[in-house]
Amino acid sequence: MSFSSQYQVITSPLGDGLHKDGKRLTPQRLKVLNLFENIGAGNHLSAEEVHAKLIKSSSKVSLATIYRTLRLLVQMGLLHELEISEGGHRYELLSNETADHHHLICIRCGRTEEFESDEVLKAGKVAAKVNGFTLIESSLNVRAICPNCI
Amino acid sequence: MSFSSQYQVITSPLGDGLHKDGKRLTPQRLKVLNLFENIGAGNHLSAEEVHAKLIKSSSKVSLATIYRTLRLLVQMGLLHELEISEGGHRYELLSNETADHHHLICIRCGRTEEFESDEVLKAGKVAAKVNGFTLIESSLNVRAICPNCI
DNA sequence: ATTGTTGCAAACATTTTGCAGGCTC
DNA sequence: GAGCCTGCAAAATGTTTGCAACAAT
Repeated sequence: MSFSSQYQVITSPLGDGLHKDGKRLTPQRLKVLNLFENIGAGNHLSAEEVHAKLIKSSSKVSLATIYRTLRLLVQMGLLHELEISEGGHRYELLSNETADHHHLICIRCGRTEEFESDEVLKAGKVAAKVNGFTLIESSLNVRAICPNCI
Repeated sequence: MSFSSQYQVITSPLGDGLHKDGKRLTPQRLKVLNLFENIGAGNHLSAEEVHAKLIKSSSKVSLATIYRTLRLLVQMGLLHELEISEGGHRYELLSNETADHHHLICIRCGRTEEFESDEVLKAGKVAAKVNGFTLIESSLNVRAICPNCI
């Protein structure tokens, strides 16, 4: 019986962040975060995929809890949500004017500001060319917190 | 009775694009596209909002048709969909490494390539600062057509 | 002991689809 | 006239919520 296994450290970035807010560190929350840490940064999963992977590793976490946990982890700044708008998709006219117009989005209240940037347009062109893609349009989404929500 | 009103031009970018594919120019498709042209480039609407606006202007178009039309117009390259993934949101770990990683997305097959860019990161920082936002992360989505789908 | 969290199932929201009738070419 | 398109309603998919039991602090 090893000493270190009995007296392991019980603090963690997740635990600290939660406790600060009166929230609790649960096995489910740890499992979800661990999953993302194991697949590595840069890989993205949907709620359904998180659920499936946890089931496969014989960790039963309900889908509802996964939705709640993902939202929490995003609010804590540990995960990043790859979407712009809250409810459903949004569409806009594609024109020369919009070909380089970008969004600054508040992750708390959803407030959105738009801006332009030639550098970004150029970066998109280069990326498309390098990969053999035919460029249509590029849009930068900057995730931030607006003055009102700090 | 004026001459020009009787003999007006019946071609349009929409009509031409459709006919090339054996598809048809219908009042519904025109109404949806006109709506986006009227609100101007840069404004974005959800399917539901398109529906509501058309109803309000006493043009009855069913919601199902709007969904079908939006998909069509995106495939034709006339509209732009402000989302990355098809079904639902996706999440990924937020780390220093991912703070500047971008997506090159094929609008036909969904294939996604990732890349990095310092210029983009810089542009995001500037935009956040100018608007008084606190930057969290920026991600560029480049919409394009991959070699396999041309 | 207190209070936040989970799981379940039902509710809700969004998007897709089968089919009969209607319209464009 | 042939075949694409629409509207309707139902189904499929994705997400949220109320509530009782449970668990972290």
